Amino acid sequence: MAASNYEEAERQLRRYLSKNGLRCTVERLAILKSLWENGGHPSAEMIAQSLSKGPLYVSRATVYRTLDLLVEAGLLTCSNLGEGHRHYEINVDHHDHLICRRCGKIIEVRSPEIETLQRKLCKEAGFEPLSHTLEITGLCGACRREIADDGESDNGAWRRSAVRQHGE
Amino acid sequence: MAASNYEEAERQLRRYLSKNGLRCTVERLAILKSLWENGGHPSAEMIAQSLSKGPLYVSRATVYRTLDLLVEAGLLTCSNLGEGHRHYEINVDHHDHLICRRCGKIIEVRSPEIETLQRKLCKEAGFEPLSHTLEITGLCGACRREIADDGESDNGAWRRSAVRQHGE
DNA sequence: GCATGAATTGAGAAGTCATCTCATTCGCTC
DNA sequence: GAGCGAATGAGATGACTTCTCAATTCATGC
Repeated sequence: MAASNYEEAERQLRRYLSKNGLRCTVERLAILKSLWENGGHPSAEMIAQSLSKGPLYVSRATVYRTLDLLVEAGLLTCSNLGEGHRHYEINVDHHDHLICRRCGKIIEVRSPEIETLQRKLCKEAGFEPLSHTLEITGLCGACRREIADDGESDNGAWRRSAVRQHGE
Repeated sequence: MAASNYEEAERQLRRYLSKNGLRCTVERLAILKSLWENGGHPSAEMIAQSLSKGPLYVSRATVYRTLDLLVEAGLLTCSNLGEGHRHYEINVDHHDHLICRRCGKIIEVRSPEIETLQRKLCKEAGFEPLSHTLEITGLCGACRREIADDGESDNGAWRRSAVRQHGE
C-alpha cells in the first residue's frame, strides 16, 4: 500500500485522482514532491514555506486542501504531536511516536507486534482500520538525565513549563 | 494512580494543588465534578456548556486553564479525536479509541498486551512514558454494512464526506 | 489543435479553538 | 481578620484552518 519512492507515490496519486474524477494539477504534484524531498513531520505552514522557495506559488488554501486529499489517498498520515496544529508524514513504513514533553524531541519507533495486536482489536470490534496513530508523551533520556542532575528541589518545574509551553 | 470515584479524584486534586502551592477553588472543583458526572469525551466547549447549567459561572479561560491543570495532575487525558479540537477524558482505566470516519462513533477498546509492548518500546528508547494515546480511524461495523448495501458505485462518496465533515 | 465544461486555484474574509492581559476577586496563612 | 499572591473574568488577541467566489486550468471530445 505505501509507496517506497516518489515515482511510485506519484503513480498512486494519479490513480486515486482519475478513479475519483479529480484532476492532476501542478500544485498537487508540487506538494507531494515537497513532502518526499523534505521528509520529517512538517505542518501545513512548513510545507507552504518550503514551496515558496520554489518557482510555483501555492496558496495556503490549496496546501490545506491538498493535504486532506493526500491523506484520503493513503499517501500521508496526519497526526497531532501535541503542538496545537497538525503534522503530516509520508506513509513509508508505519511507526509510532515518542514525544518528549520537555524538549519536544520526536523519537520514531517501530513495533510490528503492536500492529498485529491492533489488527486483532479491530477484528474483534468488527472495525475496518484505515489508519492509526500511537503517541506516547513523556521524557526522553537526555531530559531525564538533566532533571536528575538538577536535583530534587525543582521537581515540579519542568512539568509546569511543559504545559505552559504555549506562551511563556 | 487513577481514581476510581469522584471523592478519590478530588482528594488527588487537592493533594496535587497543595504540593505545588496552588489553590483549591470552587471553579476547579466544579469542573472536576462535571467531568465525573457527565463522562464521555467532552471538549472544553462542552464542559463550559454543561457548567453553564449549574449555579456557578465559569469563564472559558478558566475552563481551559483548569483542564490543563487536571491533565498535569494526572486526573484527565487529553486526545485529539480528529475533529479539530481537543477532547478530555477521566483517567479511570486506560483504553484506546477506534474512531469511525463515516459516522464519528468512538469505540473504546482495552488491550493490556499493547500497554505492555508500549512500556517495552519506551524502555528500549530510554524514554519515560507519562501518557499515551492510540487512535485507530476506519469504518465501524454498521457503516461497513451500509456501504456494502449501497453497492459499489459510490464507493468514494463516504471518503469524500468524511474529509469535508467540517463545514457542510 | 481548440472549444467546452467542470474541477481547481488564489485572495482574503471568516470561523474555530485556545491563549493572553490585566484589573478584580478570592483562598490561604499568620 | 488582614494581607499576600494565586486565580478568575472579560474580551482582545493569536494560531490554525476553512470558506467564498471569481478567475483559471485541466481533461475530454470534436
